[in-house]
Amino acid sequence: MQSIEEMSDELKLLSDKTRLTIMALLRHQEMCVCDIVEILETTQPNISQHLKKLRMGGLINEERRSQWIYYSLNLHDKGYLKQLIDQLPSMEENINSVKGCT
Amino acid sequence: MQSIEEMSDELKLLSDKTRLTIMALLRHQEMCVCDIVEILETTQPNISQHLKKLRMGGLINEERRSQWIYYSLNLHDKGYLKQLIDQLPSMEENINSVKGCT
DNA sequence: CAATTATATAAGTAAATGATTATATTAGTA
DNA sequence: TACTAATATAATCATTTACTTATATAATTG
Repeated sequence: MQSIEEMSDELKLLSDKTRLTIMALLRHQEMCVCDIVEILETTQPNISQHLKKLRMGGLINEERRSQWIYYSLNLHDKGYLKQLIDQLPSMEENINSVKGCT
Repeated sequence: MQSIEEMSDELKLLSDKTRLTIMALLRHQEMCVCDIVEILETTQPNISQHLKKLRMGGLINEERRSQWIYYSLNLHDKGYLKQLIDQLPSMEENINSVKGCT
């Protein structure tokens, strides 16, 4: 059982629209930074900083593959967060309307 | 299905430790402002303002009974939020260690 | 090795947020 | 009607937050 403080810290990570959208995107597939930047139509440093927070909070994993860094969800052992993320709306349309960054 | 923006707004309400604790308290029973003030050991205006946000966000109900105003959870038709609140730690000990405000 | 691409980090700024203190409102009571 | 108790609202302040612009790092390619 987690403490209220731990839970509110995790919820704070999800309470930002950009970060919550990133989580919704990663629900479909892993993505590199430039993918997310393109889909969310914002700047690269903005996304990088949000990804850092999500990673520090243990909500996502990062994995470098040559010049790209791929991010993916990390919600094992996170019961209530997984339930929550599972109920985010589909981002399929947003993902498909974009060509990919390379 | 709710939009990501609606969901992040609701999560923002829960991402503050004080407000999340209030929700955890109300999970056990309805309470008036002075109860919550006493349990959380903070000031009355602080709690009043947090309660206002939760009420504006539709997460709690208020009901006046003579000079007291009682607050209670309002999570019907809020699937994922209900699941979340249900998993908050018990506040029984905190509630019992306090005498009541009148 | 120079140029390019992908990403991270740092610094600055404006806006949002939570808490406090002071004051107003509302209901009960002497 | 005056006084008190419960609550709300307003004003202020310090902190945090998200975003931007500029710069640094790392890998790839010519």
